[in-house]
Amino acid sequence: MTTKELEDKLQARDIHPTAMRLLVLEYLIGQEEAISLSDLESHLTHSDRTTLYRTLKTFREHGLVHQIHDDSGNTKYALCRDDCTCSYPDDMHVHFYCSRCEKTYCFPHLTIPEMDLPDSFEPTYVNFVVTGTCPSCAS
Amino acid sequence: MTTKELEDKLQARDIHPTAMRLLVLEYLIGQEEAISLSDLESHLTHSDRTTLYRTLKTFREHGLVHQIHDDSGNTKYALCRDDCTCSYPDDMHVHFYCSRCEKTYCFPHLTIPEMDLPDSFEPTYVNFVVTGTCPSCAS
DNA sequence: AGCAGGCATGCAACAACAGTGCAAAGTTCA
DNA sequence: TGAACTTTGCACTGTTGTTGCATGCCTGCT
Repeated sequence: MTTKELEDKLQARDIHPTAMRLLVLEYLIGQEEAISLSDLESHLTHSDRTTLYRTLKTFREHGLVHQIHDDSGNTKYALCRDDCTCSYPDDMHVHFYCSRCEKTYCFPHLTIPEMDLPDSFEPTYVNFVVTGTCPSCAS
Repeated sequence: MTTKELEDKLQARDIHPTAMRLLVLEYLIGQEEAISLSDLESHLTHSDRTTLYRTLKTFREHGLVHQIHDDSGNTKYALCRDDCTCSYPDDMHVHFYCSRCEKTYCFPHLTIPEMDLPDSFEPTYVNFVVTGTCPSCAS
């Protein structure tokens, strides 16, 4: 993906494109799985942890990435699709956490069924993570 | 609930009943919501954090409590029902996390629908947390 | 009763992660 | 060029999860 395309992707979400943010976005696009802050940190070794943290925070606030809380206990991040609004029940999908390799996968095609919550519980977001063994670890 | 009944509850799960464990169990039974280690710690002020941590760990390993990872990022615990085996898809239910008061509720009556995972992804457990606003915070 | 072994508890310490404050550097725009 | 604002980097803090080790308690055997 060209720099121009990356810039457009940021601007579509009203995020001011900077060198740092382009690098982070490029890394996110290249990932199959959801990544943690540490993953990002060990990939972009010359950048500061705080900056990466704040970059992800900005991305999240502008709906470019979503957060996942899996059984590992720490936060992971994954790119949203272009038209995603990150709202329940339309734009939410299932995630899979492999307890062996500790990777977290997005399953965008598996949308989350609407649940019949008790009265006055107003949903805005859903964290749905199936834990188990992924194909690479099953063998 | 009498001490005897609490002891029985522990023994039914093959957990050696001690004073500490009875106190923790009693507290868990009295809670509407899932609790964090810190909650427990601030209730049982005279006990050590490590002991409480290991008590919850023991309870979890014996299927007496289950863990929930909500949007707050930290682990919460809640009692399982007597016949619960904590396995997907039968014994798993939906949780609700209120982003205002940060409480996490169990909805044992809302079981989790079986998802049609891609080939070779083997599920064992599910973490399903709906985030939003609870009745007390909605008004 | 006395003792040995095993489990539970408490203390200390550590690593990882999340988050904040502040100052320096970079960018934008007049 | 310079002022205002944004972004980045550094230093530091607090919390949580976790482990190691020493002590204490309970149990069962002699």
